[in-house]
Amino acid sequence: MATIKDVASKAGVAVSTVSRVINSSGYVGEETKKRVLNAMKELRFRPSHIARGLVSGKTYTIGLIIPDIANPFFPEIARGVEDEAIKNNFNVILCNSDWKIDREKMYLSLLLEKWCDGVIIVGSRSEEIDLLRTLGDLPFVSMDRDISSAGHSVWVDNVLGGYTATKHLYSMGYRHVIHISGPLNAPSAVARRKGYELAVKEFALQSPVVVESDYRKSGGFTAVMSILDDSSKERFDAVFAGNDLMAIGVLHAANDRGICIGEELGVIGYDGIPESEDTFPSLTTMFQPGYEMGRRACELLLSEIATPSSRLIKEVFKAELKIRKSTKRS
Amino acid sequence: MATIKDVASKAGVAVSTVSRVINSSGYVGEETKKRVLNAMKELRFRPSHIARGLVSGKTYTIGLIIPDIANPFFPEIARGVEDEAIKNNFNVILCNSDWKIDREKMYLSLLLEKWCDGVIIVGSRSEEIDLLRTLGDLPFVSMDRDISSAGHSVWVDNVLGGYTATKHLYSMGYRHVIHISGPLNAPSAVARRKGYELAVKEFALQSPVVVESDYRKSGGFTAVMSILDDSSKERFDAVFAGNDLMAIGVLHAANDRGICIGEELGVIGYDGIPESEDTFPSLTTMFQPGYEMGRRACELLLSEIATPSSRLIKEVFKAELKIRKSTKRS
DNA sequence: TTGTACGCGTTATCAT
DNA sequence: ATGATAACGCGTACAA
Repeated sequence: MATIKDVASKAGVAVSTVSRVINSSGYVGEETKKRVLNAMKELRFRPSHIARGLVSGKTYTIGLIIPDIANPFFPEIARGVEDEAIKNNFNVILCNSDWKIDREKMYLSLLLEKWCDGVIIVGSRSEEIDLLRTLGDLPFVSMDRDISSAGHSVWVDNVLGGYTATKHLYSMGYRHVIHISGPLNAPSAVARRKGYELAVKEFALQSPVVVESDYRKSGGFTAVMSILDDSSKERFDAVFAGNDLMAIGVLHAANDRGICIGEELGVIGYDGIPESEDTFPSLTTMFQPGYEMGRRACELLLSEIATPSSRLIKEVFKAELKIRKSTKRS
Repeated sequence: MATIKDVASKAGVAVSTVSRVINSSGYVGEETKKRVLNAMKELRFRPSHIARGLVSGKTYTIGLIIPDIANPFFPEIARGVEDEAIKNNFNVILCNSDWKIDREKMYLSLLLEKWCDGVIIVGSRSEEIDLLRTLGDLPFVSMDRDISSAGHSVWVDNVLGGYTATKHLYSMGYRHVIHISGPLNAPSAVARRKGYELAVKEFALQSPVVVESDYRKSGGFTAVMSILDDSSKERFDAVFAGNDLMAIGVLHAANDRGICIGEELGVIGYDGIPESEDTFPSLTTMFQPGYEMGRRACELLLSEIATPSSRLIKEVFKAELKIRKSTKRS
């Protein structure tokens, strides 16, 4: 790789002159400029961001720590983040934490050592205090988590979402709504459950029935199956699943048992992953605008990087009810 | 951020001693070592990968250029790449090219300037010669593309896959198989079509019928609809879609028209995205082991980075036929 | 066993 | 308008 020095000697000027040409800072004579530009072309010169970074302390790189890019809700977020980043000449380092606290920490260390300019953390389950300790004063934005005492945050109102989902089921005529929740160490799962409970108290005489699961298809499947098989459990005619993946598991279970979804059993999910349109029957869900959330989170992060501010922004999105066939009685 | 200098003065030693402790290279007295370690803790010292990189020329970062992380086949690959990378202390920079040649080029430039140690390029549509020109001697692995005169490559045998898919349809009793292909500037689409044509020639009297589309749900949908509406077109009783997304579009179209999939119309897709299990009816497809392919591509890249070799490895995976309900007559 | 000094590629400050 | 040089944080010969 050709360096600025090579360019300088080839053009017969000093490195500082070349630097001025590259950054178009300071005075450079027309003639000299041409010579330098030519030398750059011929040597296929590329300025080193590494050396630049060492001087400036900026790397134009941010970290994105998400639980699992292979989990269908996250690619949308990642895409939103990356689009906004590249628009501003930033790159994104992808980190999959698997919801593991120590993996999060490990990635944070690496990102810190690589002097990345900021981090977006999605769905962290770490203690906030621990996060802040290792982050130091690195700009960051947290997503999918309702609280944050430092750094901006972007989330959807999951209590409202859970409430809306449950309310929708009652409004469609279902009377015994159970909830299959995500793992209750996930803030989002806790919030959605809370929304569910609120709605149950408001609209029904039943008491809340919550089964904790794992946000996965298989989890939704077995959760429903076990309730179906346990005759001691109450009857139910609708389920609010904590996310779409589990809802799809529920769909499978019901199909296997010959239960007619919609008619006999109402099912609503959460997330609005693309797949929810293509299930049988199509899945009613609470759509989260993942792309836009990711984009916005990145926007906030970049503005924080550009000009640190003391004001904390908490951006709250609303999940949007998408009514489809899994909650319709024909 | 504390530097190696700060640690040195705090511990009352020279920077080189600290450096030796960090890298456990060279001799360091037990007592000194302890003092240095303590100083590091107290100062929360983190070695700068940037400075290291400038010296060593290595950044422990690779680039992953894929068309679109939000497209359901790619997250699996990305996850495989990232898992293998982090296992070796490498980070992955995520780049979405949208199949655009100039975006690929732009990302390559950035990655080059950031001195990343290597690149994995998935589904590139650039001219090979152009790629090689801008890549220079940067180690790289190309995926999902059948040829490569420099750098390793990982792909699935799409001709075989297309052949197998088509053959399966005939073996299930369908007689008029049409093909909805991906965009024919995509090498994968061309190869799959070729496999289709081979099978048609071998197993049927009909001539091949190919409709070019765009690898998207809506593309599959409209492609089928237009054929259905065009009475001049031949009749068909099965379709091999170039990927699962388009196959899902076909499913929707057939459902809309009241065509019984499986019975009246056989449908097979390609990719084996998670969603293909949950459609109605479940989608027969050619499964590509995305995770494993990504993992392997990264493995190849890292070994190339560690010890450059002249030997070019071409790793060919096979797509696996997953028989489900969309190709079954009951 | 430990310290000194140079170099990595670049920017920025100061002279010229 | 241009050139010389220190500095960024670290690794590494080489000297002590």
